[in-house]
Amino acid sequence: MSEEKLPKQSENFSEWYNQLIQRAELADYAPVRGCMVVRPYGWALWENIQKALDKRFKETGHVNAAFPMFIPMSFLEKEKEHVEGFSPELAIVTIGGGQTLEEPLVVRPTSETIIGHMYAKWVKSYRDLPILINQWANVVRWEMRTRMFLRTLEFYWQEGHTAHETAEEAEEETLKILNLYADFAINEAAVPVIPGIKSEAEKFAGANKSYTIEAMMLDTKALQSGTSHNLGQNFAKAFEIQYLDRNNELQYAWTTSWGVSTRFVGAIIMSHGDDQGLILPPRLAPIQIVIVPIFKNDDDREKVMKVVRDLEKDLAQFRVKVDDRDNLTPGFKFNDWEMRGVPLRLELGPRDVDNQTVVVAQRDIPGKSGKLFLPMENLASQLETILNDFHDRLLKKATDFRDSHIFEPNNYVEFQEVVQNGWAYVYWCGDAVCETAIKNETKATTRCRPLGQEKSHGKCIYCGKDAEYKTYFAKAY
RNA sequence: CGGGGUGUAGCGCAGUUGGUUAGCGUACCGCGUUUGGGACGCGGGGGUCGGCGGUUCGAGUCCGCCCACCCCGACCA
Repeated sequence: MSEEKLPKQSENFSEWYNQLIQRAELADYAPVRGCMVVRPYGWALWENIQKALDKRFKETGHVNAAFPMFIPMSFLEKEKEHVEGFSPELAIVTIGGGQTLEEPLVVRPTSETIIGHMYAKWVKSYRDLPILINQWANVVRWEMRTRMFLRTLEFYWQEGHTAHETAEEAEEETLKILNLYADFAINEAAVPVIPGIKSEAEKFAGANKSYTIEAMMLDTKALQSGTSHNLGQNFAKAFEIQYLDRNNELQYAWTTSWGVSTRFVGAIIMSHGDDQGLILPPRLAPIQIVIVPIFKNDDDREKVMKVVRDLEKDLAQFRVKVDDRDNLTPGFKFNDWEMRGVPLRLELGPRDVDNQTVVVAQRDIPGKSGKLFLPMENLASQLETILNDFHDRLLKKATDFRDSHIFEPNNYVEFQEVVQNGWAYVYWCGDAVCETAIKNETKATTRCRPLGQEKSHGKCIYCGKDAEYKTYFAKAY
C-alpha cells in the first residue's frame, strides 16, 4: 500500500519511475544486484501483454515451444558477430553437481544458436519449411547498469525463430512481425511507435538487418520496444541448416528472429504515467474497473454492498475489482487506485443507490472534470464505449506529445540543441563515422530510419555530404 | 572498471565534542469512533545500527579493511 505522494514526474523523472514501480507493486528489487521480482500486479500486466501478442502470433501461423536455458559455449562461438556482441554480457556455468564441466554452459542471452542447432536436425527438405516457432522464456544478460524493467540481468520475453526457403520469405516474415508489433503497441498499449530499420552499428549481433519499433517516453528519451531481425543465412551457415530445394540442390535456409520483452512494461509506464502514478491502457490493465463502495453506517453498508455485488456480476465482461477493504477511507482508495493506474473507478454510495446512478472517474482526466454521473441502466455497454474512448485518448495524447517533440533541425548547432529535449529527424549520410561522432558529442544515437520513407536528396546533418534518407536521432534508454 | 554518494525498524530519516534503556514519521497489529478525495484517539509489536577487526572504562558515533546499493561515465532488449 502506498503512503504520501510520489516525486513529481517533471522534477525527477527517474526517481518518479523507480518509486512508482515499487509503490504500485509492479516489481521489487531482488537480493541479487540487477535482478527484479515481478510482483503479481506487474506480472498480470505482463500476462495481458503475452495474451495480446500470443494471439497475434497464432493468427499468423506460429506455434510455441520451449528450448533449454543452457547453451554449450561452443555454440555461441560459431557465429562470429554473435559471439563478439554477446560475450561481454554472458553468465557462464562452469560447475554442475559439484564437478567442473567439460564444456562451460552459457545461460542463454538469446536462443538463436541452440535453436539453429535444432533446426539443422529438423530441416532436410524444402517441404520442412517454413518453421515458425516462438518461445516464451527468460534470458540473462550481465549488464553493467540496470533499471527495473528496462534493463535487468534476467528478463522475460518472447523470442520467435523462423526458417524459410528464400530470402524474400525471410524478409517478408521479418516485416510481418514488425508490423504485428506495431499493431500491438498502438492498439493494445496505446503506445505510438515508429517502425523502422536500425543502422549497422545498432543492429543485432549476427543479423543482416534489424528492424525496431521505437517509442518516445515522457522524458523524450527513446525506448526500443521490440525488434525483428532478418538473419539472412548467417546462422544457417554457422549451424548448417540446409535443405534440398525443389531442384534437388542443397541450400542454406534463411532465418529470422524477433522479440518483445518485459521492457515493454517500462514503455507503458513511461508513455502514459503522470504525477499521480500509473495510467494503464484499458486493454492491458490487470484491473480495468475498480468499484469503491461508500457508506457511513451499517445500514448504508448493507444497502450499498448489495448493489455493488450485483454490479460486479453485471460487469463480468470486464476485469473488475471491488475494493471492500473496510479499514480505509474512500479518499485513500481513490488515490491508491489512481497510483496503480486503474483506468476507471466507480464510486457508489447511498445517494447513488437511491438515484440508480453511479459515479465513473476516468484516470486520465484528473479531478472532478473527469467524473461522469451515469444511470445504472445499461452500464456495461456505456463502460465499453468509455474504455474505448479512454484508449483513443491515451493514444492521441502520447502521439501528440511525441510529435511535438520531434524536430527537424537545419544544421548541427540546432541538432545539438533539439536532442537535449526531443528527437531529431534529419538527413544522415549513413556513415558510421558521423554516427559515432554525433553520439560522442551529444549522447544521441540513431534510433531508426522509418519504414515507407521515400528516397530524397539532402545533406548529412554532420558531414554535409549527400544523403538519401532521414533518420531519427535521440537519447535512448 | 573509473569518479561521487549512501548504509540506523518494511519504507523515509534524526542521533551533538564517544556516555546510561537507540529515537521520530509512516507502515504494521489490537480496541473504539470514523468513511462522497490520502480520518482520529488510546494501546502495542518490531533493531545482530551493512560486516569484520581495532582504539577506549565505554563505539551507531573515532580508525582500518571488506561488502552492498544508488548516482554519473565506457556496453546494451
